[in-house]
Amino acid sequence: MNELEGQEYSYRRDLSDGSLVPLHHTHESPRMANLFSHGMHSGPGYSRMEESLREDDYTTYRILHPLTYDPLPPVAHFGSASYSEYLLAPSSHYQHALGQPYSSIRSPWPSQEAFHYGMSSAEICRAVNTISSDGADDYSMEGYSTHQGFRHVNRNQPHGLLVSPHDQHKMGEKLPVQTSNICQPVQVVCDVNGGGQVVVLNHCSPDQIPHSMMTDLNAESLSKLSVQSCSTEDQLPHGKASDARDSEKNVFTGLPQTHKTSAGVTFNLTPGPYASQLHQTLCPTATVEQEEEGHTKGRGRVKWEKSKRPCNCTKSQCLKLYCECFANGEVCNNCKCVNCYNNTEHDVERSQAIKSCLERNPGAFRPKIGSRKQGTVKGRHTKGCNCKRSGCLKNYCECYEAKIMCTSTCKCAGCRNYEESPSKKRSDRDRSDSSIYYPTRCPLACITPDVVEATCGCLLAHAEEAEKEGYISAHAERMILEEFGQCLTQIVRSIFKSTSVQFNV
DNA sequence: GAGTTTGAAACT
DNA sequence: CAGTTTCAAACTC
Repeated sequence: MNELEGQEYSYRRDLSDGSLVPLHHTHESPRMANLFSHGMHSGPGYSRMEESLREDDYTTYRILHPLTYDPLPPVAHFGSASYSEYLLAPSSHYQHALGQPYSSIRSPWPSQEAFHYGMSSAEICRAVNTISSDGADDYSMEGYSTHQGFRHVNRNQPHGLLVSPHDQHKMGEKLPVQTSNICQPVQVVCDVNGGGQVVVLNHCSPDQIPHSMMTDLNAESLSKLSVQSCSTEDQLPHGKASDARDSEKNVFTGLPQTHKTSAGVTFNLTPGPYASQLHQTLCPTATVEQEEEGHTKGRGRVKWEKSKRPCNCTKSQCLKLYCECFANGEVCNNCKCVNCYNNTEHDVERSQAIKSCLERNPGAFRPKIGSRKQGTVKGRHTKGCNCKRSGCLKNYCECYEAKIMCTSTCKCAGCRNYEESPSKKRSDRDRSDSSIYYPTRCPLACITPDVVEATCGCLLAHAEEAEKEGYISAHAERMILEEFGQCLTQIVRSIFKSTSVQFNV
């Protein structure tokens, strides 16, 4: 049971706008509780609300490559097609978008669940809605399937931005985007931190095609994107092509990119873990140095190619999660499996198997590696591993394989997959991406930027409350100090608990 | 390449 | 939910 359960809240973050919402003075803070619950005390017993808040605290998304502004479907648009429905429905509009049978769709992730999994619902709603409401930086709010016929181009926008039907209607213009040179092969690459998944939306293709970078960005599709990307330059207004090119270059060379809308919403354009891979594929002329950076060597490459690695299933008919192809939502292709049913010839059996898996575990096909805020950690295993003998330092361990540290979520024994482990440090040296900061089970590691932010938020909330109530400064100081003490208490308590957990392994 | 080890998934 | 079995990948030789 969560030790913080049932305690009163004194501070919370409004999910609708991200503002701090001070509540009455209480003993402990939910945000802190959420942080610690997730980071150090994760386990059963959390309410739905807590889970929601927790995701909000730890997930984010990034728009990596907005050459121009492109419709980014709001979360609401995915509500009509759950992941299960997508997997099971052979007439999914995603398949129509591809113009291919389901068997050729290798990544089933563009669903509500997938987006919710990797993205912060609050953040994406906040960002998309804010942008959408802004005329200058308007994203079209079209859905994937319902407004594919036309794109609306705002001639009043200097850069030919795509605008929402609503705003376009206000302007009294409606043009099919595919006409003449208005078509802009836009690529919006969203690194959804959950498992490094990436969406590539291309507006010059008949429909937007969501991709999963981990599983679906094959050379063919990316080469097409590359061609279209290059053609973009000629179509962009003067001066903008180079900007876009520079932006792309910076994104893929690892330079932090920030796009700030006129509404004040800032998108971080720092490349995600697979950005360099996308860059490589899009830009085959990348330098050797670039190729050797990031995840293109060693385990990163293994992971990158893993989705395309043929399976060798012999008994499962590739219809159970033992089969990586099946688990990735892919059909077997060029595999070495025996008696495979994970193909188009066995749609019935496959659909039944998918349904069966989803009945057992609705999240069976979700990425196992969750995400946290960008710039702090790469991610965390959503369920945690259960390793007993490998020390979590071999690829048997899903955390190690995903190149993330084990966390308190894990139930592993004798874990050495954490920051201080000498063995881990040695193995880290063998890895190519040592620049990534991983979560750790170090007790002091709980004092993350999130915790600091939450602490400051709590103090600020109390300061605002004191000001609102017109307390004298001495009283206000006392309130703030008491709150600070409560925060410290929670931190220390969490440290002790974390230490205990680790030493008891 | 065969055999062993490992841990997730499936089953009871 | 816990224990056991099945399974395929990772690993070793």
